[in-house]
Amino acid sequence: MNPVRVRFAPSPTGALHIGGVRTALFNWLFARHHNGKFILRIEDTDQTRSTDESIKIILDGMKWLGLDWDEGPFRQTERMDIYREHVDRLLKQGKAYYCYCTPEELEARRKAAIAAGRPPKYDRKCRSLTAPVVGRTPAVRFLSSDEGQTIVRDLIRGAVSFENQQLDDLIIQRSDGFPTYNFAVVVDDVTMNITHVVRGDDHLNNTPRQIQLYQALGYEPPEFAHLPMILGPDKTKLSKRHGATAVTEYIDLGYLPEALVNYLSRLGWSSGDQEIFSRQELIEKFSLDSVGKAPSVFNPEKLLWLNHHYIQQADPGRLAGLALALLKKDGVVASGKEPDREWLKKLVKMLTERSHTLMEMKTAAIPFLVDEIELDEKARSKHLTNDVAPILSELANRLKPVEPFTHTEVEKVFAAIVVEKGLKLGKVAQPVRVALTGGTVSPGIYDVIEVMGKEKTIKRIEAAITMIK
RNA sequence: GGUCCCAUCGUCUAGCGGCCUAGGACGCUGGCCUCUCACGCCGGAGACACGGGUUCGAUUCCCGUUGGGACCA
Repeated sequence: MNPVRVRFAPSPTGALHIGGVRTALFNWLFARHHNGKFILRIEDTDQTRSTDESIKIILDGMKWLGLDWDEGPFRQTERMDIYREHVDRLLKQGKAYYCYCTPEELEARRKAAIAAGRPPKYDRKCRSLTAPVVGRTPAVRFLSSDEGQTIVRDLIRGAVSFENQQLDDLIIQRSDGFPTYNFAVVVDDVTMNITHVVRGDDHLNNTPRQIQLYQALGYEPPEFAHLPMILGPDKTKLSKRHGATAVTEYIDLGYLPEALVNYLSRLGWSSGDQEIFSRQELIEKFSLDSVGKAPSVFNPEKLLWLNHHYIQQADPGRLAGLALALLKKDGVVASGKEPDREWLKKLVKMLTERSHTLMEMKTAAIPFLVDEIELDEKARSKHLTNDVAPILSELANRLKPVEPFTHTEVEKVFAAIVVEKGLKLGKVAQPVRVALTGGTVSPGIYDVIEVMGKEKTIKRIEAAITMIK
């Protein structure tokens, strides 16, 4: 058995999107599971749309997700000689021919064919040409067979057969000298010794023509596995119009890479009832056998749930670093004026439970970092009423001498006041919460007070009292 | 339009002929916990697209219908 070699071959024409990541992930898992090689290849033959910026985005995204590659990134534009060589070989062997038809001519004939009720495939006009057409640069077409069938043996789909009659003489090299997608893929996969082509379902229809190319070139085709598509809520192929689909967006929204990896791995694949997988478990358990055939709808809510889960699991030091970066980006924390790291970790730990994303965490952290807070108007009018002013004064006074200023000690003060005044705890806690955080939602009030510290706590309670009067 | 693929709760899925009065997860929802919001815990609603076969027995196998998707243009 040859060692497994798989590849991920994105086109650098924009963002690295969710569908691409899932394909990359499955290839990566397959390679790691089999102790094989994962190769990265940039399909940049479409010069008009490919950009270096996009390559960078793809590489950064892969790194962020921890999908490390063993070889590459290779770029198709650096492999032009290899494609030409293969084109020449087919030409010499009479398995390909020059085609001088212009796009306009082709289009006109296709329309005519449709109008006449014939299938709009290439009419093979240039097949019988014996001499070049002067003044035109030819494309090269593959001479395909009209007879029999081509069977794609797919590891996920089983045997899928196509009538060769349906396939027309596809262009393998455009008149500008660039290879076409189907041809470059075949040449690349063969010359890179790819053993398993694991890619999106959208390429299944391309596979029979590629198999014919392998055969014409005298190569053994690799194994194929076509993954079901990821769809949007409207059941069409997931795309930008369905919302956040680029990896960079998820980074910015405050998702953890392990959450995205876990979520995507469960889209079209499963292992019994298990939902949470560590990276190591994924590698151990991944198999193409348990990849489903049906396309799956992308569900942002489940991803959010997983992200919440992984935020709970994450090391507070790491979260503190990530949160700090977001805080700086927002200008809440100035460079050079970073809060104490241990204190920040304490703050982050406290916020972790109710944070589904790092963005949520960042927002919840703001009141603890700024000097002045703005009170939510509704919260203020509901909880900072005249009758609570004396309670707050009493509380502030009793808090002043508390030492150490901890959850436990603060709780004692609250308990005493509640008992003495015959109040419900909520009558004290809610106004304090508003005074300290500006809103009605926060972690437990004693934790909030401890993390906020004595000085800020007293100051904000007193400010609230002034506001009432 | 042609070719190909697909079909279990709203969504992701388990199920590979009897263990299924169909299991888990997200979401939704009732309750508990409670200083708010969450978390957590307990409970609930919720699916085998339809019609034929095959079989003692079909969610599971076959055929068709319907529906959806992808690709080619």
